Amino acid sequence: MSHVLTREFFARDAVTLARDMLGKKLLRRHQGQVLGGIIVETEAYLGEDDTACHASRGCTPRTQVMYGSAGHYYVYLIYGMYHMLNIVTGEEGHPQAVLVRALRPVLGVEQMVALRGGVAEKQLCNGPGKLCQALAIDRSFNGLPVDGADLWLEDAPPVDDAHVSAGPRVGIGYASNKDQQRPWRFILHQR
DNA sequence: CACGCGATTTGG
DNA sequence: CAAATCGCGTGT
Repeated sequence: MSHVLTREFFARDAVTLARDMLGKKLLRRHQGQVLGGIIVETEAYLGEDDTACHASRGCTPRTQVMYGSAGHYYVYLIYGMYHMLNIVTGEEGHPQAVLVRALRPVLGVEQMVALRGGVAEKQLCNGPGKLCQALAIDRSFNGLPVDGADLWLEDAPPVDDAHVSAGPRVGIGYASNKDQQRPWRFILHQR
């Protein structure tokens, strides 16, 4: 029987957490149904010194949530049409977050397919914008705690290193060369 | 207050 | 390879 991950779980370094979140379940209650799946891809964004992190420009209305306490969602809109789901990590005042980039669909697949406009299951949650669409996640979740009633995470056994790979983060061409190369993207292969 | 662009996805 | 589409950060 898996239990709900509490806010304290996220009060750690974002890189460690991005690795440890692989294999955990992200679940969403939507219109009386539970949707969600297993987290298979994440990225860590680590504070004001990380030029890829939104907080590298300081505390602004958008990044304010990241400066708060761990275990809260940071959700923002990008390209005018896609939402990105992050979880604030680390100590209060140290802006960090883990971006959830992909899920293996497990629960409420039929409903998620409908929310995604009928795409194939393989394309259902294999991207940060896609999974938000599949789980009906928008900015209304920004700032809410991770142990909420409508969107939460559940624990699962740690995944083995043999099934995990790390590499550079995607879509951050505006960051410094050094930060672009940091291996802070984590992928869980197979089961 | 105007301007430029992005932690993406999709279709051509 | 380029469009879609808008909130936010930056500079005037």
